Amino acid sequence: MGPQYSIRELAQEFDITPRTLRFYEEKGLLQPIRAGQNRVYSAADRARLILILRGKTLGLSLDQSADLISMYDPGSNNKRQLEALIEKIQNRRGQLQLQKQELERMIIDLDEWALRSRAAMQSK
Amino acid sequence: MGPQYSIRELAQEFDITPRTLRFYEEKGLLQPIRAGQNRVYSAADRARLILILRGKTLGLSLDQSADLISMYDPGSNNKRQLEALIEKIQNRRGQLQLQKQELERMIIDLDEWALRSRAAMQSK
DNA sequence: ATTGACCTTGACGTTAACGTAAACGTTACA
DNA sequence: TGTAACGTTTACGTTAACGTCAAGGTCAAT
Repeated sequence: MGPQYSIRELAQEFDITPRTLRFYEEKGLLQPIRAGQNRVYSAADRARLILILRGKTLGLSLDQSADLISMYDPGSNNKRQLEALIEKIQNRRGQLQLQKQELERMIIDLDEWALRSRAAMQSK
Repeated sequence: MGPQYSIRELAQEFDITPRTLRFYEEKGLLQPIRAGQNRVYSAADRARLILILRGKTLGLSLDQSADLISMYDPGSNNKRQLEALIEKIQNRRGQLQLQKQELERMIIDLDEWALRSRAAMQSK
C-alpha cells in the first residue's frame, strides 16, 4: 500500500514544522487520511508537498500553488477543462519567462557593480 | 537642478499609491527633501524607487532591496567596505542563479504538462 | 468665501503564512 | 506508575507591506 509518513517524519524531511503541514491541510492543499485521530501521509501527499514547496521557492503564494497543483491533478477530464489548463500553463510560462529575464538582467547588473567596485579598489 | 516630482506624480508613474511612497520613506528606503511640509522627489529618488520596485518583482523583501541599494550607493569608501560589498554581490548572484535554474526547470515542467494535456485531448 | 485638488501626520485595519501556547489523549518503556 | 515522545484541537500572536480612514493645512480658481 505504498509508503506512509507521520506528520513529524514529513516535517523533518522537508525542514518545516507540523504546524505548517496542518496549515496546508486547513487550506485544502493536503488531505492526509487518518489513523484514528492521527494524520497519515501517503506518497501522493508527499508529492503534492514537494510541489507546494517548489512553488514557494519560486515566490508563488499558496493559493497560486494550489491552482497549479489542481491543474496537475488527474481530476480534470473534459475538453473545456483541458483547454483552460493549457491556457493557464501558457500564461504562467510567460510570467516565468519575464521573471527569468529580470533575473538575468539583475545578475548582469551585479557583475557590473562588482567590476566597478574592484576598479575603485585598484585606484586607491 | 534636475527634475522634481510630487508624491502623486511619482505614484501615478509607477502605479503605486502615495501611501506606499510614504511607507518606503518610513523604512528609510527613500529620503525626499521637503518644500515646507511637502515631499519633493529628485531624479535620484526616482532611480532608487525603480530599484526597489525591480527588487519587488524579483521577490525580494524591502529589507533585502534596501541592502542591495545601500551597496549600490557611492557612500561606501574604504577597502573593507568594498570587499564586503563584493562578497555580498557574489552571494546574491549565487542565490539568483539558483532561482533562475528553478525557474527554468519549472518552465520545462509546464511545457511537459501542456504536451500531456494536448495528448489527452487528442485521445478523446 | 467656499469648493476642489493636493498635501500632511497619526493611527487603526488587513492578509498571508505560519508561530506559539494551552489543554488534552495515546502509546512505549523503565 | 509516571514520564517521555508523539499526536490532537482551539485559539491568540506575529511580521510584512501596505490600505483606509480621520482630521487637518495650503493654494488656486470660481
